[in-house]
Amino acid sequence: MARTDTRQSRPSTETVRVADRIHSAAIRLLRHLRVADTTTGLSAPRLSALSVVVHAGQIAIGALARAEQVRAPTVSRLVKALERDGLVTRTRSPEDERVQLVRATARGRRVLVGGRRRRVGALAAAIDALPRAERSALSRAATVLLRMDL
Amino acid sequence: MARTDTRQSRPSTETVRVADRIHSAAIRLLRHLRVADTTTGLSAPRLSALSVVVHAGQIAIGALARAEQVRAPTVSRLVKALERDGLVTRTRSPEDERVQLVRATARGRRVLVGGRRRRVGALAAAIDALPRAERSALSRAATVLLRMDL
DNA sequence: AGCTAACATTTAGTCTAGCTAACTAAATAT
DNA sequence: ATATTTAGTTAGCTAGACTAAATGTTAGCT
Repeated sequence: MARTDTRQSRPSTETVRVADRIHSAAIRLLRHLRVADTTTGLSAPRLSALSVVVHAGQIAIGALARAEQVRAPTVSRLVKALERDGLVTRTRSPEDERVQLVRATARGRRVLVGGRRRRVGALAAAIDALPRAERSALSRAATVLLRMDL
Repeated sequence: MARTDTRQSRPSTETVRVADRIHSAAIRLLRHLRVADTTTGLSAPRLSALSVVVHAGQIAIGALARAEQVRAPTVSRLVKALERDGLVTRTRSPEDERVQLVRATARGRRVLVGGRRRRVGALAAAIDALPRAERSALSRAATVLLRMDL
């Protein structure tokens, strides 16, 4: 290692080390939780789309395509599948008759939050076994991570 | 909310809240980093398989299938594709001539660690902009998360 | 030798997801 | 009124991932 790196243009080796450990921790965490919950039966693209819809309340096909970084026909098909499964409904916008507003059904919301609840539950059980100091370390880190712009 | 929940069989609402925020943070983090690095050109299953191979050093097709929770033919194809791209090689096991041992090539390792390096680099840049106290909060959290059994 | 189990591949078929191009319908501009 | 733009769908294509079933090979018994 070549002396101390204090250039502001490049992260210090210590920062890189922290980044690496956070990265590993996030990967490990989500992998374990995913294994713990395969019960939604939805593919990743569908789950992601549903998540955006639920979060947005209601959203047009085009906006959803932009959010998911895919083309409109792809979303059109995704939404059709979600609709077939009774997870979303669509209605024409009253202001602009061209746009289709997609909304989650109660069942769609249940599927999403149910899966989330199971994953979070597994994680919470593990966190619950930690000493108080470590729990609050996690809490502080979550605050920092959620505020980061990236 | 019905009074304080102090049963040790179920995490406290506070713990669940921390779990929820860590979960969200991890999802958000990896999503952003994945978008920031699409340069490997590998699909998720291939990347995952390559990762297991690199981590294991060498591994049989069947064991890889079990690790990835798919059937043998699926892995057989995945490995064939990775082999075509020069990322892995396979050799028959000397002890058991039925098994194909898959090993990563130098290029395979480079692809994997290169992608990781880019993602970690993007994260490190963001962390570098944080005040010292927040950086060490992340460091402590990483330590805790990596030690957790889950 | 002969039988059975295990490892991997091939075959044949399904499903998902992504794309472009061409279309319909509605809104907006000229 | 005519033309253009915008939103979405449909059709047709490619690529990838998955499966079950059949097959070839090798190992290990008895």
